[in-house]
Amino acid sequence: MTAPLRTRFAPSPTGSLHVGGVRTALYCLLEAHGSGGHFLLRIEDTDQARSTEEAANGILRDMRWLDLLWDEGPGTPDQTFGPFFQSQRLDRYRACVQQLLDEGKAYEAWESREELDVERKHAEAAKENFRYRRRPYTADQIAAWRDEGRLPVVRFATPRKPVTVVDRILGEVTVDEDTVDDFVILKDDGFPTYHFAVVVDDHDMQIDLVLRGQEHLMNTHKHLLLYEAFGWRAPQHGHLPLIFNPTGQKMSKRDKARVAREKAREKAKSTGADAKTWTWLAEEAGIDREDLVAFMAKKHDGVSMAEAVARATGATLPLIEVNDFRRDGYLPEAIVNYLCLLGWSPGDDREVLTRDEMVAVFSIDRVQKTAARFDADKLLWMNQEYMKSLPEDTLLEHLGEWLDAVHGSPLHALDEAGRRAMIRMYRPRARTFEDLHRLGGFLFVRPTTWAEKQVKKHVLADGGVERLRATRDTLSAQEDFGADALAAMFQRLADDTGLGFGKVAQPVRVAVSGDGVSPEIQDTLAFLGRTETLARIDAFLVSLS
RNA sequence: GACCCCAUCGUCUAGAGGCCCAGGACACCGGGUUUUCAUCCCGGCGACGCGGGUUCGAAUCCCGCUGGGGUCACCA
Repeated sequence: MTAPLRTRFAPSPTGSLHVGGVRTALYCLLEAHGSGGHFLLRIEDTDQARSTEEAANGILRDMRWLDLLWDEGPGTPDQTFGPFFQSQRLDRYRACVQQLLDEGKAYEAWESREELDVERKHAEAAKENFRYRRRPYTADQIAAWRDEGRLPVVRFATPRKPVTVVDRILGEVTVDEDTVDDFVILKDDGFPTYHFAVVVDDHDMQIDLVLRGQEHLMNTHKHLLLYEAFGWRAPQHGHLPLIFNPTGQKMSKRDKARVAREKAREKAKSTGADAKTWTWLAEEAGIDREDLVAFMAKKHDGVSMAEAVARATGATLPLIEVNDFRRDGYLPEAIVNYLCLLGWSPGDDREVLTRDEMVAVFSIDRVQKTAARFDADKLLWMNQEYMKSLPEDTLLEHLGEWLDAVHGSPLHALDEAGRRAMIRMYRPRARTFEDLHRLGGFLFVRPTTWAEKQVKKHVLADGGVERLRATRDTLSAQEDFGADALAAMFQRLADDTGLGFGKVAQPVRVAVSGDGVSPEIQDTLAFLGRTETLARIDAFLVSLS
């Protein structure tokens, strides 16, 4: 066994937690706990414009829902290395910036964002790479900028030399001396950039291993140079393979926008509706037309816009954020298990793993280098596995969480006994909680029509009507309407008539369900109760005459 | 475009030179059990991107090609 490792998950609260983040957090937790170390959670809210408290709270809530609990971070008893919000650590960053400034390892730069944008455009037009390097300013220039109220940023005086990242997953990745430019470490609002804060915090919080997505690979060279400038020992790094969407790009919230737009175009084409002003869609979706036009022109990828468009067009948006999964009736255990296997495997044929097993067997050394596509079908299967195997109490709890996240389910009206009955009936046939009301909806609405094919096959053929009448009478005389008693009753009828169980049960099933599909007949009738059961059978018999 | 990463069934993966004319899982197809549906059981389809090396022997090592992806912000 190795020494206890301290790892950390450091999301930025600019949006909600998504699958990539969940897997990163999981691997961090597993790696730390597997070594007997701590898993920390730090909120990287250095982007004042985009960070929100709600997003931060949402991330904490999602992490807890997934049972990805941190040993140190917001709300933990151990606050030794806190605070864990970067916005509360500004003094420390500024002191560190000052140190680099004093040592000549950083300097003030005065170009505005706009000026730099123009330079980048020019560089691009000239097919050149844009790398910011230190520029000479005259005292007059600086004075002029000061007078116009301009604020400088602080840039790192990047040493010109090749840098090698020794990655636990990818091996050595070297970049030449021209690759890393003089990046900004302190913004003009006095906040550090990500690159700076992450290095200071990982050092201060004594992080041993930094795991993050492969999209960060090129950032790590910057960070290594900073560690060196401070004379700090750098943590180990591991860059996790990306999670791809079904079309093979990095999965992101933009995928929702993409799918929504495609569906809108498709609908416009098939109905011959206008695909320029989008007036019809704006009306149908109840959204601002100009904003919609901007969205359709890919001017922005707003998630709420994508969702509105999806509602109006009937598009099915991909599952990306934790909340999507919760809303669609997935179990946190299944999500975690599925994600655990996306980019890693235990090396044997196991697929369903408990958390303890994951902690025991997980190792960064077995993490894949290759990006993995997110396979919603396999997740569905995994979820079904947990539907079947989780303790009833756990499912009851998750069912409650799901009901808190959705509207308009008939299950809301159910008391605990009713919910437990639903779980028992549907856990072998439901893949998600949504299936509970999709498959079990008939339990809450008395049928008014009956599927012709089923009626013909099971009722009108060979004396089914008579059998149903007889069963109805037996049912009405049945004292005990519990599932066990009902099962015995049906068995008796089947034995007495010499017919199979199905011959007796199926006409009843058609009568009470309308389409001939239900959980086991005794459970179904027990759930409906005597009164409702008889009323449904009677209504059906009336419909036949 | 520059820099960087990657490459086994449709998808997730096992495979660290001979155990592999490649194993498992999801999906798909077929069959069986059953009280409908689902579960469950059995079977089938299906991959080492291409070209060079190295080696007695390569999915495994090396090189090239091709393909895919990521990054190029005062966002993280």
